[in-house]
Amino acid sequence: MAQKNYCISKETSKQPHNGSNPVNNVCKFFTAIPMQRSRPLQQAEPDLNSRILTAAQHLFARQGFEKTTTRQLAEKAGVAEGTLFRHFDNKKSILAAVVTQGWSEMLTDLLTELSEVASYKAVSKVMQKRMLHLHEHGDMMRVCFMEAQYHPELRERIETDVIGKMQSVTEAFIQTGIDRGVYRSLNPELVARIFLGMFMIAGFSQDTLTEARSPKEQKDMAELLADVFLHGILAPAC
Amino acid sequence: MAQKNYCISKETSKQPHNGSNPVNNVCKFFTAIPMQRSRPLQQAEPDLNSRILTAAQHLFARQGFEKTTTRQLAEKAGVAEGTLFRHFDNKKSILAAVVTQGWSEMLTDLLTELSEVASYKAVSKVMQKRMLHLHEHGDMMRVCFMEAQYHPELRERIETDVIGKMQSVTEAFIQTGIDRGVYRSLNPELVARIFLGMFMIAGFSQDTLTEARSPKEQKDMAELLADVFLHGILAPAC
Amino acid sequence: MAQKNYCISKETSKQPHNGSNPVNNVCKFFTAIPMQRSRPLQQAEPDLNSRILTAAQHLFARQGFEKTTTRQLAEKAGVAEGTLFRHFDNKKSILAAVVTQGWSEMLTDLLTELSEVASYKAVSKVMQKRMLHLHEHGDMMRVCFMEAQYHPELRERIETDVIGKMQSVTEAFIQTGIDRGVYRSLNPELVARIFLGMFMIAGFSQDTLTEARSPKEQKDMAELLADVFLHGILAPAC
Amino acid sequence: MAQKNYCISKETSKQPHNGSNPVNNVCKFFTAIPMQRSRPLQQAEPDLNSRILTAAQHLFARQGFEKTTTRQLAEKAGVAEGTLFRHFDNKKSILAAVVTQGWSEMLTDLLTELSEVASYKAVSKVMQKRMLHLHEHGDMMRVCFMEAQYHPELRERIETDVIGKMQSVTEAFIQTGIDRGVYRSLNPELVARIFLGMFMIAGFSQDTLTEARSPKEQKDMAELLADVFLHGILAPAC
DNA sequence: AATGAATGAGCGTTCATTCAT
DNA sequence: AATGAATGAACGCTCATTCAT
Repeated sequence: MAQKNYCISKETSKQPHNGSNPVNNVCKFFTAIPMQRSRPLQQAEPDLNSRILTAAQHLFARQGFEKTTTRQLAEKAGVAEGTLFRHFDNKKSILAAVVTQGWSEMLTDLLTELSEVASYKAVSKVMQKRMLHLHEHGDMMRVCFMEAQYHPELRERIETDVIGKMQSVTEAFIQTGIDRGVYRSLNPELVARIFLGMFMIAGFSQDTLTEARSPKEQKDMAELLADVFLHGILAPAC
Repeated sequence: MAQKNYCISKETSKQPHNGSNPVNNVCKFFTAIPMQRSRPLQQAEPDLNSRILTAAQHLFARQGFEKTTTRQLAEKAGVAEGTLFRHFDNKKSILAAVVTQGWSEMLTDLLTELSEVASYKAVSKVMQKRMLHLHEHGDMMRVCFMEAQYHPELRERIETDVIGKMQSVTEAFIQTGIDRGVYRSLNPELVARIFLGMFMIAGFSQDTLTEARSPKEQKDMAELLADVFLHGILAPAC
Repeated sequence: MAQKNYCISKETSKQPHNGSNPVNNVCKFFTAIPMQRSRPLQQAEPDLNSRILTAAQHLFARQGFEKTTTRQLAEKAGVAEGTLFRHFDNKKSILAAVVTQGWSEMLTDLLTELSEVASYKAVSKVMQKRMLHLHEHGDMMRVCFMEAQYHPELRERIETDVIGKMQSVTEAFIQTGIDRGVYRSLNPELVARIFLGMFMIAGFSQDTLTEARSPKEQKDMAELLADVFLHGILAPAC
Repeated sequence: MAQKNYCISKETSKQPHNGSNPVNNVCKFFTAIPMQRSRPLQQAEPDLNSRILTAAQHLFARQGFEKTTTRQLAEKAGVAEGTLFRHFDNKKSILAAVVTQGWSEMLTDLLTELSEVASYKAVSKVMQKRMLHLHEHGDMMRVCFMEAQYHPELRERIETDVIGKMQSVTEAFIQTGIDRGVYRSLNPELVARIFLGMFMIAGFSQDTLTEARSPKEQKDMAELLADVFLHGILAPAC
């Protein structure tokens, strides 16, 4: 799937001119995934639709999918219970919609920044910045991580459409960093996985297994995480 | 809670003699957490008790707490449904018991290895080894991570009794590494958090958001993770 | 309601000249039964109205009243769901309309034939012919028989307006047959009921409790039914 | 209300001695049809089981299957709603159980009497007697006729297990009557159908499309029906 | 006049929990 | 101590009906 022989090669110019940044090749990477009802009323009331999804994201993130009743969902969204089922075929496809929608923005942001990064050493800056924005998508991410466990179709979709995309883009980026001699000669697939995993740590550290952290602490954590990662993969200077 | 001013100091001897290893001070750190029913019949049938918990761990990990019915639980444990409620006050306290039990071994193992580590540079070996053993506790950990989200009392307990313990032990370890000049002068609290977070990456990479990895891949990942972490925190050699 | 003293009297002429056929007296027997909404828009769109009724007859006959949703009804009729309620007060009054409409033709046909019957021995021909036309009204009849069970107002209306009419006309016819000595001296009320009941047998035999019969079989059944009935009531020839 | 015994005709001989009565060959004709849940608790509480079925028979007959809610069912049966689903897989299988159970007795009675009938001319006595007992099974029959319309699996079962049985036994009986020259030479299959259909007339006349008849009227109707049928099929005496 | 999105009461069904055995 | 039948609150979902457009 990904190139496997990764090895030494010096980075000559610190400035990866856009044309050579491998991330660009992978952009325009995913398309809308329709998962709502097939009846023609799909986009009829975008307002209600997104009110429902927002409510769902919030509740699912806090109580889990199973514990959230359609009654609660309707109330939080400010609609009648029956209305939910006019917009989505069933409760589960609300989950699916929550999960599918929202990644797009996150994904685009990350890839954009990666493609515009000034120097391979600046990868830590990207990481840092993205981490600090993580909580904007906190609910959605929590829903994804949690519920993907129990809903294989969902997991598959996330893996294919989101993780897979991120993984391959990051991998290409890392590979180039290695080729240029900036990064140590490590397995880029796994490094990419670690890169992405770092966001998990950040995410969980922020608000999952811990009381909500202060912004300062979040910033420190993000910085350190990015720094440790960068030092961890950087080729020895001397 | 933890010492804050961490700074430069050279490690003189590569051999941390046991007496000075800070981890030892924290050992014998946690005690059994009773969360079962108060009625006197508590420990009546230890056999049944653990059969139930094993079944629960398995089912909760695969289907989630909410989706697991007491009927399934009873069937898998080979007891009558009513029997569950002789041994536990209610379904939730089965979850609580699953979550509290099992950490002890994991925790002890980690701390033992940390306390016996030959050199601060060998921290990656500990990490690696622990990661490869992670899947032995996979079910329990999955249950913890997942369900802690939705059950604040549970989360608090895990944080206090498990994460907190690990955190402070690891922190002390890191601090000493820093003091000895082996590690870069970083915030030990956060570094400890990253250390622990690395296990999360490993755990999730192994079997959560991804198809089950081959042992070889798991080993590679564990190695790389440990390596990147070590490089990430090691003081520059030159 | 119906004449009660039925007894022996010889039929002198085999030709009941129209004027003396008792059926004629009862003709012009029933009037439109209004059961739709009182709002002035009642007859506004006769086209839609009958499209709805046709759809309803079809669906009610196949799925029953309760199982047929207004959505299906609207779709089959090619109108919007809301439109149904402009034309009828509620779902039940669609049933009422289906049930009341359509009898008229059936009734008229039967009575016409009965009034024109050449000889009392020819009743069986009438019966036969009517039976073969039964399936034209199959849907409506099925709806009536089935739903009348559960809707007393409906049943009452059908009894009064339809069965009652048929019953009394037939009864008069039978009475005359008896008076003329063509038929055995039986209770004409009950004979009339049997006469009508024979249609039920035919109807049910055709398509209810049995796979759809071939035309040939239907014809045979109709013939036999008519024949057995005629033999059953005919005065002994010798 | 109506005059009773109008008409005469003597049976001269034709005594079918039991051994030659063809009905006997078909007896022991049907077996229990299990349609309740497969879980082992099947016969656990026969009391509740039949209380539920009795309640269901009553309610389904009066309101129809769809209109009867499980709430009502439970209340009438004097059990909790959940209990229904401990005894039956779902609402529909309660219907199935109602339909399957109860025919057996009816069927046995009819066939027993048919097999013991003293003379082929006495067939009308059997018919009469059975008709008068019809209302004992009124609810069950009504449920069957009504709901069979809308539930093909049910219909098929009734056709095969009940109607089919009755039909073939009756047919054999009729055939023999014809062979002996007692009955006119008619299609025995269709005659059998008429024979059975007569019960339908009786059933519907008794309480379906008509207000409940008085016992006297019922008796008259049964007598007449049987008489008309007998005369209808009897070979001419002279 | 016709529409169809919105409604919410009420459906069939599940399942954690109780308790008589 | 163990059982499992009974319970009933609460679930996800349907659908006849309303009403703003």
